[in-house]
Amino acid sequence: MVLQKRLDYGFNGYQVPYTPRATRSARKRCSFKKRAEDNQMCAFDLLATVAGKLLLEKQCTPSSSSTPSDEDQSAVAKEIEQKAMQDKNKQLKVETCDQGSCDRGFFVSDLVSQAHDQKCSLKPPSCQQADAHPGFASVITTSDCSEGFGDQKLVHGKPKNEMGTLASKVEVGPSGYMGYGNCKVEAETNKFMKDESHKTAKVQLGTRADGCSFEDPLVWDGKPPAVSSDSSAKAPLCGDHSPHISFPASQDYVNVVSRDDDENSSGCTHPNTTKRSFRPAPRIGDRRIRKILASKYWKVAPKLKDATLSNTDGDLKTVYHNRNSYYRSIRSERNYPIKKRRLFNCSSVPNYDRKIRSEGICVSPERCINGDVSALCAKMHEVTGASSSVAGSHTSFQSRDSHVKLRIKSFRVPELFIELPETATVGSLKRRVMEAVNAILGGGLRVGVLLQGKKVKDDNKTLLQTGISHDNQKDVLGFSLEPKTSQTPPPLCSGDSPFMLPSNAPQPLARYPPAPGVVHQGTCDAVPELQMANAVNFIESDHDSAPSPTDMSIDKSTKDSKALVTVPAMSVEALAVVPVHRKSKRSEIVQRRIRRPFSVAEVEALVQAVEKLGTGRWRDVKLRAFDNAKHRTYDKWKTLVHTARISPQQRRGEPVPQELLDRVLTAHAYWTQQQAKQQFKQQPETCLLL
DNA sequence: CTTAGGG
DNA sequence: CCCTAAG
Repeated sequence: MVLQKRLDYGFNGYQVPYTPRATRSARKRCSFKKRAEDNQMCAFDLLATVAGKLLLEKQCTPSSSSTPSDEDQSAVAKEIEQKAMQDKNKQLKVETCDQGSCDRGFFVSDLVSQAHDQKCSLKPPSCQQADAHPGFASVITTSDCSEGFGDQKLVHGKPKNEMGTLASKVEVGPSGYMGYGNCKVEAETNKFMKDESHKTAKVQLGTRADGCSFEDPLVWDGKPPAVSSDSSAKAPLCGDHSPHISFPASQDYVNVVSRDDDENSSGCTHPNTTKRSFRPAPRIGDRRIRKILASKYWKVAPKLKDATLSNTDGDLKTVYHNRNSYYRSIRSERNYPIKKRRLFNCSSVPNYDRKIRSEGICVSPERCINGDVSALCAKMHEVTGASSSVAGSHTSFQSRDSHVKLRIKSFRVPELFIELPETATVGSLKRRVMEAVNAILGGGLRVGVLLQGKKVKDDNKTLLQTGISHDNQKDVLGFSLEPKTSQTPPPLCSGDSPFMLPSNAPQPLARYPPAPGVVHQGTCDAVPELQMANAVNFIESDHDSAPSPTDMSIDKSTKDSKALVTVPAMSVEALAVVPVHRKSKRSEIVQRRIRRPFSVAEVEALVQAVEKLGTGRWRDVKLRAFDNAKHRTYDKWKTLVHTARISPQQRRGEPVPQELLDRVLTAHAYWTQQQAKQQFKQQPETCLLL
């Protein structure tokens, strides 16, 4: 399995390898967008980068990197420098932080370099004003909040510089939003910081706190005081509100990221955390932030510019105002989405990830564009793969405006059948399970997207085109883990994944449901139940559609495969299908029929039945092959015959093993011949009779 | 209602 | 998968 370190963002709950895409707005605004893309930074990285840049730029960059070409910039740089001078300590800290905290120390340097580059590439300051960004915040904060800083200093007991650093960090991270918040909230914020820089982070971030220790206060979101208080109070609870995005300074970033990873790996999420995280996000996320997130951070550079520019003058005021307005707007926005968010939150996605994800993806729904959506799709796929190790999955789907929010709570581990002698040791059992799991995961998994039970096979379709962009999809969207390899152990079923049903196991072998716990750990409060329910529902819904596993098991081959460690069997296909909500049932009813693709196992059964019974007795064939499946018709046979006749390249959908197709042709030819013979016989008879 | 065939 | 026709 490959866990990606940066999960960055995810959709609701996944770790997704970041694929940089810029929102339209981003593109428009930023000329360097391309650059950003090239860099392909993850959201976190971007954020961090931005923050780093801001900091760096303020202090260092100006002189070193400033792109001389623009006078304005140089002027800005001067200002920045001045500021930097004022906050020498800040600079120091920043650097220190970077180094100390982390892995990403290099990151900083990268950022810097990037920043420089960006600067170079940056357009004249004027362009970015509107968007002005994080840099602004920092700037603003600095100037406006000088007092506040002082307080902070006192509080912390650390030198001003440090405080300043923090502040700056905060500001930066939030994309400036923080700065705003700081100004207002300074006192409160300071308190938090004083008491526990880390804790503060918690309070603000909430989410973070749970999963991880925040080493750096940086993360703090620039909440307005009121908010902060709320968050603190609510912190423990799941935050249903807006995501809190904290932009950490680079360090925080790192931490966060790692956490995500951890969480992901563990598969657990702390609801509380998540919620919190959400809240903050909005605040923090100014438009700018959102943009950043949405754009995936490319815009950072512009921000820097903006920041610089803003710094220059009275711009600060303007900026400040803008922020306020931003803030308000944000707030209002928040309210609107709360429901959705709640849903979102409810989902079991790992909190931490959520934050980030939410940030990355959702933060700026507005900004998200179709393009992003498609990106999301891609991400989703990727994500699934990443999280495949975990078992059952649940997805909550949300869409707002043009974005699609997805959260996969977890993937369910496919059932594993393991047989061990009673005398086997627990250790051997563990190893066995491990082997089985590794076999499944190691084989390579691919993610299947199910919409209303239908597999979405065209990867090139956009979410919008697929119909995933609507809220109503929420209940119908599912993900499945499937073996990449077309290896199809004969009978075990797939797509419909009858395996999921516990009741199905007719097999004598002892079953060791692989760490069932894995699946749900992360869920939020209610979530776990939901998941379970979902799973159940899913199964149920599937049940009618899916061939009864029992039948499947009847097959010799099936048994055999199961007899083994059965890993392969498991891998056969959809390890786990995702969830259909209860509503899905309704929707099913409402929506007519849902497509129920034949699994390889079903095909196998069908072929076997036809081989034995022939093509003229569909009823018997169906009963034999699909047992309870009312919906299964001989249509599949027609399709199979057709499929077998066409070239593999022309085939679509779930790949059917060539071996089966060969059998299909053989059986079809045979029975066709038989029918012909019968007719031939009959005719003569009739003739004779006549 | 079951088969078949076409769309 | 839907619709329809033939048995």
